[in-house]
Amino acid sequence: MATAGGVAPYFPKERKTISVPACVKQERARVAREVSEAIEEWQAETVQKARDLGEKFGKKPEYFLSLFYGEDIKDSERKVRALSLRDAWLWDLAEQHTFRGGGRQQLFDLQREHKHEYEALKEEGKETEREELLQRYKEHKDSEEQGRRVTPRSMSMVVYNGCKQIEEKLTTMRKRAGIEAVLIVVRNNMLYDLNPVVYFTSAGLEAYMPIAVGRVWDAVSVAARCQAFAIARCSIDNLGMSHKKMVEVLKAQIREQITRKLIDATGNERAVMNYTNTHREIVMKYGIRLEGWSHKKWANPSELGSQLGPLQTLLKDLRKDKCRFVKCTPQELQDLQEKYEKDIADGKIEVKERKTRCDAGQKRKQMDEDEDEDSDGADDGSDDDEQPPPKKARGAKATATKVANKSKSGGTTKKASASAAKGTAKKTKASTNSKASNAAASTGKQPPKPRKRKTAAISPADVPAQLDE
DNA sequence: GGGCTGCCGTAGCTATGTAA
DNA sequence: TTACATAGCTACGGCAGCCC
Repeated sequence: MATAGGVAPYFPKERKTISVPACVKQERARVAREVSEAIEEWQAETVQKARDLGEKFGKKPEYFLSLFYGEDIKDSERKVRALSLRDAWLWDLAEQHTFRGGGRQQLFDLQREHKHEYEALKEEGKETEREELLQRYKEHKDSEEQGRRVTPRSMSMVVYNGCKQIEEKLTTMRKRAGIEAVLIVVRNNMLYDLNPVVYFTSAGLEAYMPIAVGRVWDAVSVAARCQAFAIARCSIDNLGMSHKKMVEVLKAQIREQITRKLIDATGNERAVMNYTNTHREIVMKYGIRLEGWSHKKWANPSELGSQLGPLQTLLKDLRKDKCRFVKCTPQELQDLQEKYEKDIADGKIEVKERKTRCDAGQKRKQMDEDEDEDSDGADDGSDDDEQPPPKKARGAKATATKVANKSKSGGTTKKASASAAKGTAKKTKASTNSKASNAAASTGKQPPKPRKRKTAAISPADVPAQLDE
């Protein structure tokens, strides 16, 4: 039987019965009995300690037991308030005078004005009246959706207390089971005011998020966006965003869906969709094909135009699994390959081969030499060529340098070099470089430096130790 | 004014080729 | 074999122009 995740459950082999000597059994039973007694003793001491603390601080022992175990027993201990005649009478009184407005002082005044009515209600011979009132009050209580009055304040308190309890639970789980968690709580209505709640079980986890996400991660900003989305009933149609923004969101979601499906289909977490050479990089490489693509154009989502309809349809199909990756049979793969080759021969498909590096076969300058050029400016002097290239930092040292560069806010030096290279159009880069190479060949000077990368890819292993905890 | 399209530039990531 | 440098690909945002 396959599970939802597609992984068959693992059934352990049946264990063989082992005969245990009577003396061993007795010894085990004795140890178990002693452990049990020790636990009971420990428990009794803990309970006694809770009682002592309760007396000392004027609180119930359960309060300290709750703190000690890190568990909230308040909910289970909480008693449901019994129906009282006085509550019922007050409710009825308030109901009769709602036209006069609410407020605690108002109800307090009403009680004083009508106190004699309550005293009369308690008299003998009014049993039926009391029962009717209690019955009506009970029906009212039962009909309440939440059992309590729902006010902006009560909703805020529910969220506040709930988050507090969840945080405590997560802390307990972290201590006992070794988990880390991220909690984001946002409201999905405008009935009350609540700033999004963001909670990380570990400061290291929070510090790691910008690196993991690979972009500027601001937890507050992310939570604020989640809240806006939740208030819009979790539908981008209701966000009131511009057409351009909606297109971006749709494309991002399509891209995310395809990537996830590709990973699921290939079992390769590093699999990346290739829209340019799909046949070679996806179909033949993984033996899968994408079926159910509803958009009229097969292309990278970013090139799918900006008509909302087709994008929404495609996203819906992806979510409903109408559009998905399917495994190809060997025969299918062969047919697809033949069709692919035929399409190429007919000129229907243009194969985009990766260009060979323009500097293939040439000796390349090292990065450190470039850095020297930045400092002294005499980068192209022939004298430099005579000096041996400096040893390069490798391994941890080099990685540390990379991380340090990345962590530099703004990275002024790198930024300056990047901005200096601005204006070099991508499409003209190769020709510019080749022209420069030719010029360099004729003048004996080195070609101009290409734009440097400002940051390097960082794996979790590259994260500095202080970020880990 | 908003929807739609296309072009361009930038940044991040991966693949590729070379040096150590 | 590993580390590093760089080309190429992809995503994404800005901008301009056209059309309704």
